[in-house]
Amino acid sequence: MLGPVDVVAPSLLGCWVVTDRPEGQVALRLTEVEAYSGEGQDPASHAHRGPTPRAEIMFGPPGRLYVYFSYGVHWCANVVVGPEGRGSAVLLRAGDIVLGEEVARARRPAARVARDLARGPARLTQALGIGPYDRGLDLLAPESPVRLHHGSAPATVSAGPRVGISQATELPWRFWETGAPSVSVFRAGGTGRGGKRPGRRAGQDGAP
DNA sequence: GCATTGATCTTCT
DNA sequence: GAAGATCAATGCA
Repeated sequence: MLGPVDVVAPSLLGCWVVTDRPEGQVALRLTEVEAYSGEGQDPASHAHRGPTPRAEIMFGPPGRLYVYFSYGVHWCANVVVGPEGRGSAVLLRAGDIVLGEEVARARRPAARVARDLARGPARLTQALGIGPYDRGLDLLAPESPVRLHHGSAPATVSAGPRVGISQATELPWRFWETGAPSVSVFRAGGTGRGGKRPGRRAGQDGAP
């Protein structure tokens, strides 16, 4: 859990994220993550500007859960890594549901096949039932309702550019299990919609 | 299949 | 005021 974030991040692949809720237990095996450094060389990180009220969890002790609200609609989950004060974290991007699929399906009615249950950071968070009430939870504590467990490391790990950002896109800080179906939709930078989406900030001004 | 668009919070300019 | 670590519904081929 300690060390450079781009070294710790791929070591989380294959780990299990387990959530215990009244409606049931859900376990997920991580297949895709992204590293975000707080050390200043990473302008795409929320920690780049320092400990704002939103990102202050990132500067806390390692093993904590950083949850943030994205695009006014979605919640995304990160694991804080590195020592206190550094501000490095790993974004949980995708995984495979291994326990409690029925509970996850109930939370994600839009998912038509199992692969879609946790394909993408906001979907993963929703399938696990993680929300703002979980901010700052200790993922390493046995009594925590959201926990991180060691699992089987993937046979092969791939690395490539991060998705959905416009700065520091050259850093190969996205890591995924090679061949995992739950990450296939995220094509390595450039070929997909990631790189070429001009002026997508529409709406709003179209009032008659 | 693929491209477009709405939703609407946090932070910076 | 504008952009962002996004998703899902819609329209068209």
